[in-house]
This record gives sequence, C-alpha cells and structure tokens, in this order.
Amino acid sequence: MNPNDLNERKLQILQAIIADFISTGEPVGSRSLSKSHDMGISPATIRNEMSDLEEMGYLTHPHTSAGRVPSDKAYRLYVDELMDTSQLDEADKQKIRTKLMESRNELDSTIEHAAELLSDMTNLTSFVLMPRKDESKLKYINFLPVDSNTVVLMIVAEDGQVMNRAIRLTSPYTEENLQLMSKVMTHNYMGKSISAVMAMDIIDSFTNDMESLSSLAADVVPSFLKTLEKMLNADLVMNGYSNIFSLPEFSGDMQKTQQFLRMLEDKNRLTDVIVNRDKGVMITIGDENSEDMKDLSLITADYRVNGELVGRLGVIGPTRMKYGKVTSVIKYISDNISQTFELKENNDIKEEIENDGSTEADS
Amino acid sequence: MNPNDLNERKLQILQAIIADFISTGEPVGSRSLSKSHDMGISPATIRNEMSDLEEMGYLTHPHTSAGRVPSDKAYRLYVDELMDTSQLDEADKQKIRTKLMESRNELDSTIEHAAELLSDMTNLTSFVLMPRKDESKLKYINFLPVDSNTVVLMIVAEDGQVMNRAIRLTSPYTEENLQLMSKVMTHNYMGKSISAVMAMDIIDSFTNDMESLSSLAADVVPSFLKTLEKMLNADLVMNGYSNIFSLPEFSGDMQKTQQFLRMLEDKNRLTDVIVNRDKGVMITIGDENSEDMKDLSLITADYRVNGELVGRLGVIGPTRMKYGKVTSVIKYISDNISQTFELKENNDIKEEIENDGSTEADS
DNA sequence: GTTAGCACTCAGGTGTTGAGAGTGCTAACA
DNA sequence: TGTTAGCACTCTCAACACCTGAGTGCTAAC
Repeated sequence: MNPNDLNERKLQILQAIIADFISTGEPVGSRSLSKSHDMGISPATIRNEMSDLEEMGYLTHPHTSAGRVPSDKAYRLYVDELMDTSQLDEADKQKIRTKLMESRNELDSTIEHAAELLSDMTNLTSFVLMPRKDESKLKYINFLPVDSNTVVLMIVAEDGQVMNRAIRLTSPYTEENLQLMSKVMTHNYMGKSISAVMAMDIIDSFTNDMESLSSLAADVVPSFLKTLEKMLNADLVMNGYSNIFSLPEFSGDMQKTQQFLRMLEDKNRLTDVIVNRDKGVMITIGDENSEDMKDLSLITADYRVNGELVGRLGVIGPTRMKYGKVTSVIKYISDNISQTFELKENNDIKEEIENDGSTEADS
Repeated sequence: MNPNDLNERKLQILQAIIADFISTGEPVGSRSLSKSHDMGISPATIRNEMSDLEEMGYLTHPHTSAGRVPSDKAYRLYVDELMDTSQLDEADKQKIRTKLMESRNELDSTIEHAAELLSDMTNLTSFVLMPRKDESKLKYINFLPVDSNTVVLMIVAEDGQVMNRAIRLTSPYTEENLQLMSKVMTHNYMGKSISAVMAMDIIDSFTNDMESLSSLAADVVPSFLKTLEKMLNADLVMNGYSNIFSLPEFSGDMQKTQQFLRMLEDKNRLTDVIVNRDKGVMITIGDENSEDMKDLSLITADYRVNGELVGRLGVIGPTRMKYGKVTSVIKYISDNISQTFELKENNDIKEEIENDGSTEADS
C-alpha cells in the first residue's frame, strides 16, 4: 500500500516498467527491461524484484510466459509519486495559446477549440462541459410573435445566458396577451434562480390569478419548464472519439471498441459522471471508476470564468495513457481558458494591445 | 441497363437474391436459393440465370466458390422497381406518432426525437438537418449587458430563430452606447436576409459614420458576423452511430468501421453532402455516392414546417440495407413532422382536443 | 430449354509444429 | 546474504497442412 514499502530499486524498476508499457503497450519482460534501461542489474535480479512487486499488487501477468503489466495500483502510485507533469515544451504551449486566442472573445468557441486541442494533443477522446448555470438568476422572460400560431420563448439570465425555443400554440394569441405574459413572468421570476423557479407551482398561479392568460399559459408553461431544465443541463462537447482506433488495446478488440463507443453515446450518463467529480485536477484510474469504465482512466480539470468555477474538461482513454503529458496538457488548457476569461481588471496587459486607443465608451 | 432486358424469371431470381442477401448478409448460392424460395426450378437452371445476371452487371462474385452478391446496379433496380415501400405496420406507425406527439409544440425536440426514432427503427445511423435559414430575414439585434466587460449579442429573425453569443469587450461600454448600437444595427439590418447582411461592409459603416461606436463595433462586429454564419450553417443532429457494430459488414472489419466513424465525425463535410441532395425522397447507392461513401447508401427526405421546405432527415448505412422498410420509415416520419407543423388552419381537428375551451385569446 | 452429374475452386475451421519471449527455481558465486 | 547464470518449463503466436462445405461451370442427357 504505502510506497515506502518499496525500496529505491523497486521503485526504479516499477517506474521503468510503467514507462515502457505506456509507450509500447506490450507486457515488459525482465530481459528487455535490463537492456532498454541500463540499471547495472541482471535480468534475474529484475525477475526477483518483479516477483515481489507482483506479490505486492503492483504488477500483473497476462499469462505465465508473458512480461509484466502495471496494475491500476501501480498507475496510482505512478500518478501520485513518480510522473513528470511538466512535459509540455514551448511549441505545445504556443499551439495551445494560439488556438485559444483565436476566439478569445467568445466563450463558446473557445471551449470548442479547447476540446479539439485536447483530443489532438493527447490522441484520446476529449470532452468539455459547458459552463454550469444552476445558480444563475433569471433576468427577463420574453415572447416574440413569429406567425399566427407560433411564438418564440426567450429566457435571459443575469449571467448573460440566453435560451430560446419555438412554441406552437394550440389556440391563437393576441399581441397584448403575449406582452402581458412576458411582463407577468418576468415580474414573477426575475432575480430568482433557475432551480428555484422550477420548484414553484407555475401553472396554478396562472389558472387562479390570471384567467385571461390561462389558455396561453397552458401552452407555454410546459415549454418554459423544459427550457429551464435544458439551461440546467450542462452541455457536453466531445471530440476525437475515433482516436481510439489507433490504440492497440482497442484496434484488436471489436467488442471493447463497441463498448467504449456505446458508453460515449450515453451523454447523460457521462455528463453525470463528469459533473460529480472533485474540483481541481482529478485522475481516476481503472477500477477507481464505475463498473462500465473499469479499464479506462479519466482525467478532468476545471476552468473558471471571471474567477468563478464554471466548467470542466478532460479526457477519457485506456488506463495505459501518458499521464504526465496528458495532465500537463489539461492543466495548461484549463489555466489558459481561466486566464483568458479572467476579470478584466486583472489582465489589462495583453488585451489592450488590440485596442488602438480610440476608446470613447466608459462605464 | 434497361430492366426490360430482364425477363420475368430473371427478375424474380434477382429479387429473391437481393431479398436473401439483405436479410442474411451472406452471398447467396443457387442451391440455397432454390430451397428457400420455391420457384419450381432446379439449382442448375438458377445457376444459368445467375450467370446471365452477372454478365449483365447485376450480380458479383466475391470469389469463385462463393454465392452471388447484388451489385449497386441491382440495388438501384430493386429500389426503382421491385421494393415494397409500404412495410410499416400499424404498431410502427403508432410508435412514430406517439413519440413525435410527445413534443409536438417544440420543433427542436421533435427533430431530436425524429432522429432517435429513425436510428432505432432502422438500426442504422440517422441524421436530421435542423431547419435552414438562408433566406430568413433579421428582425432585430440586441445587446444585453452582463458584467463590466461582457455583453450578450442577440439576433432575432422573423421566422422566430434566435441566436445569441457572449462577447467579451476589450474596452468598457456604456449602457447608452449599447442601446445605440442595438438601435443602429436593428435599423440597418432589419428585414434583410442573413446572407445579404453578411455581404455588406459592416465595419466600414461604423468607422465612418458613427465614430463614438467604432471601438464597440470593433469588438462586436466580428462576433456578429460569426453568429450570422452560425445561423446559416444548418445544424446536424446524429443518432445511433454505434449501431453499425451489429452489422456483419462492419463487425468483422475494424478498418472499415474506423473509416465509417471518421467519416461521420467530419460533420461539415456530411452536412454539405446532405444539404446538396435532391428534394423529396432520395436514395443513393454505393458508387452513386462520392468516393468516401462508395460502399454506403444514403436515404434522405425533406420535412416541411408551415408548408415550407426547411429541413432534411435520413440514414446512412451499408449498401445492404432494408431499403423498403427504411424508406417507409423515413417517409412516414418526415410526413408526420410536416403534418405536425402544418399551418394551424389545416389541422384544427386533432389539435383542438387538447384545448379545453377556455380560450380567451384571439388574433 | 431444363436438369443431373461431376470436376474444380476457395474460404474458413482445425490441428500441429516450431520459434520466441518470458518465468521460476536452483545452485553457484562474491 | 544478495546476486547471478543456467536450465527446464510455459504459453502465445504465426505458419503450415489438411479437410470440409458451399458453390460454380461445364457437359451430356432428358
């Protein structure tokens, strides 16, 4: 359990095995290990140490005459103690900065770009959770006429989120009713959080107090609720799901591949898993995950907008992944997003370059 | 070429081969054919006919001692002349109607449901193109303040489409400037189509005429253009991409599967292909498609909203698919969407059921 | 024109075999 | 006492041969 169980040499051997296995995907044997990493020790000695490591649960054996493979426990140790998380060279950093800068005025595109970068640079499947809005407060509700029996519901929240949805009415409306409806709803829900509004008994308040609106309300309220729900549901953007085909652990095994893709297709489930992870950089390996991801690893990190923790991004792939590199990439990207969307006060250095001095506006 | 080249018996045999192959996926031989379809003819005779059919290009041979497989030309003949497009039983129809009814007030969810239905019932990968907006005209443009350096741009079109996007400004704004900007832009672009606005020289008009807005404009206009572009880009919803794993043509062949999934991952390309298809139900088989889809078939159909052709839906899968069934499903779904979103005047029969008479509103 | 018979072909499954990589154990060594 | 060489043993994997079943094409008879 305790890494202190392992003497220096065991640690060194374990690290070498993990490094070799991560880069090749093949079980590593004592002989080849003693060749590739010159550690002044014979294969036989390595075998003895390996045998110990296996007994301690750090290594496993696919079959008698195969080399050793790191266990989830070994990866855990590696991630906690051994790996190098500063594996990004300047070129990689530059690439990330450039791509994220391209769209630095718009959160949505930035986030899409982040997902692309993430899957490109790790060669894994990446995902980004769009900003969460649980506690965002409603600002106003508006109905726009479209045609004789269609209106658009528009919900605007204080944090700038706008959500809209076309609604077909079962009975005609009047302009006045529509405006009244907008006013009443805005009045009722302004400043309240989405979840608070959803908990209210909305239909009733209309049938009781505002009879002239009750027919319109009957059409509109269900859509209103659904739209609120949609605002709550964090939107998951994914990228690079076909990357797994280039990984040996999948390319031989159709069933595994299918399982993986089916798992990804269940976005709700995946969103759930991601939402419920710890803050900060979190790495879960193999059986630390739930059953259906028990031979996958998940690495996630948060990003902030205006200093507030709003979203999460990460990758999913086989337990054999380049933890060091991947973690560095994720960290760098999430930090970069957070910085880009820092409060204005804190980053007037770079931003002002674009601004050629003709500023007239002033709040 | 001409199906009239084929006498009654050849047609019958061809149809039988296609039917068998579609349902099993195995090359069909003369002997097994004479067993399964009793057509009072010996295997030897069938062999002779098959040989003729092969010479005419309707059948191929994976190798000497395998059975026959229909060619793309055979499928084309089958689709044009032989297949039965009324293969939906009442249960299927019911299922479609029910699911689409669930969300009949909201176009967006209806369309998502349509994609789900389509992939479920065909066991293929389905896609639905959201309503197209090339010619929709702008109604107004609005900017909502969010925080000291973020605003939300909101574009509303006459057809009820609303698009919004958060913009971070490089310099502060004033409420007045924001409102002025909304007014000016609304005034300039109201009633113009999206494509027309995109063709205009927007930045210039601000730097010349409205100096006080030029700094704000510099921040806002690029995002405005990007947003318009996004409104133009038809949004593609896909479903059931992992269905292909259950098909024998893929489940043996990793490379083919990978190719298929990579093709699906390039949404822009796929959208392009779908947008450029003919109106109505269109079936393209194998090499009738572009190179990268040359052993796939594509079936698409349009749906209308308020009588206007707005979107398209369909499936993609191996050339061996149940053309009759699939076509029936697609047709039924697209008709159903179109009906559900018919102009109110034409479908007051069903709709009124939900409406319990307390209608007060009246246009 | 249709059919039975027959020689021929080929993919795919099964069994065998040998090479290669690896382990574990033992005995000798420093 | 820890380290190492040597060796027997194990297991996978690729190659090879072989067989079977399904199918074809051709020919000759009906």
